[in-house]
Amino acid sequence: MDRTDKLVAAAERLFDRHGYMATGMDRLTEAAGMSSRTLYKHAGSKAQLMARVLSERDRRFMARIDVRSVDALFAALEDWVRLEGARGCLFLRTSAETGGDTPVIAEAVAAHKTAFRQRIRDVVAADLGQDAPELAEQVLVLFEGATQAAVCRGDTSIAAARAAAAILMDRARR
Amino acid sequence: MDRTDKLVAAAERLFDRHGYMATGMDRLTEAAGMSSRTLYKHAGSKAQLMARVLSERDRRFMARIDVRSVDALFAALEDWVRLEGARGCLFLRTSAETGGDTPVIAEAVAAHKTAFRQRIRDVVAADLGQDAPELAEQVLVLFEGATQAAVCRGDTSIAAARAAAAILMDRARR
DNA sequence: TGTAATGTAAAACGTTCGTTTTACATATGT
DNA sequence: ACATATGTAAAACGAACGTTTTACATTACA
Repeated sequence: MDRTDKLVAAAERLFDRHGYMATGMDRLTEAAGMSSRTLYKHAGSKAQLMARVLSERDRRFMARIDVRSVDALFAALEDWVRLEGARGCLFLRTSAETGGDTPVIAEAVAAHKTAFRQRIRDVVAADLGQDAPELAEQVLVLFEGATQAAVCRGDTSIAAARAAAAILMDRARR
Repeated sequence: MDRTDKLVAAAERLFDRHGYMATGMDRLTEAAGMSSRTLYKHAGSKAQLMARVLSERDRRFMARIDVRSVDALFAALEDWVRLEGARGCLFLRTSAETGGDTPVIAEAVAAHKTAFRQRIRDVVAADLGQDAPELAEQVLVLFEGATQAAVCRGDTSIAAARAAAAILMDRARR
């Protein structure tokens, strides 16, 4: 594991758990096990570090939802929450924390959300046998809602979203 | 309009738009048009001010979703977003920003989410003619999802959630 | 008329922020 | 063995943080 990888992994954990603004650079250097000089040589700045965290998280998340059915989409979300916990969408949380005023972060968030929406649309199309933009939008809302509601309600909300999505897909199939 | 009301209204605007951590007390005093001495006399601390903002927002929000049908629920959300904009759920955002480590804030968030869930359940029960906890959970996920997705997708996601909820309600009625 | 309450403006509190710098150690390749 | 790269530890940077205090103005009621 590369030094940069270790840094980004430690940063993701702290940013996700305590928030972007609330996490100081001293806690990051300590968690990453490196001096602030090395940290800045690798990361450039706090905002750039967060942008790296987000693009790495995007990679990992998109790999997990690389599936062929809507049901598998929600199964993947259940796995994700079991492994990484439910603290809401880190992309939107970070965007909100920075008010969209940090370009490098805003870009990472926009890129993820675009890719994510396209992925949902592709999965719905593959599952249904044809493109269905409006149904895909409903599935996206269910996915985002399950992610958000799981913060308070845990698996319950994901199971509910999964069941609702199954009903909508079933109805579209007939 | 009372001095405290003016302060809380200004604070809600800034906290919502720029985030809790990113909003300094100097910007709050300026926006509220009062000295920091007066601000602290009325609010106590930054965290207590945020707790007041949240309980005031809870009051206003719960009044808006005081409706008798699921469809009216999403119509109310459309109105809310039109009036107040779509920046996601301020309660969960603030909870995430503080990592749940600020008791007075964590309590305000928990109180709101409990009341909100109960309200959704009541509306579903009134609309359907009987209590339906699982259906209510689905409607809650759709509502949270619409709120969250509207940050990127605007009215589109609310309309999608509304249509999906109508299908689920229709199916439950038969 | 005087006093208590309530306000403002502004400086100061000590701390922490993100970032840079200084001084020094440890490997690696020629 | 010697230069180059890459690391650490720790001090220092100025700015901003949340909060308190000092000194003074204004209202309103006895």
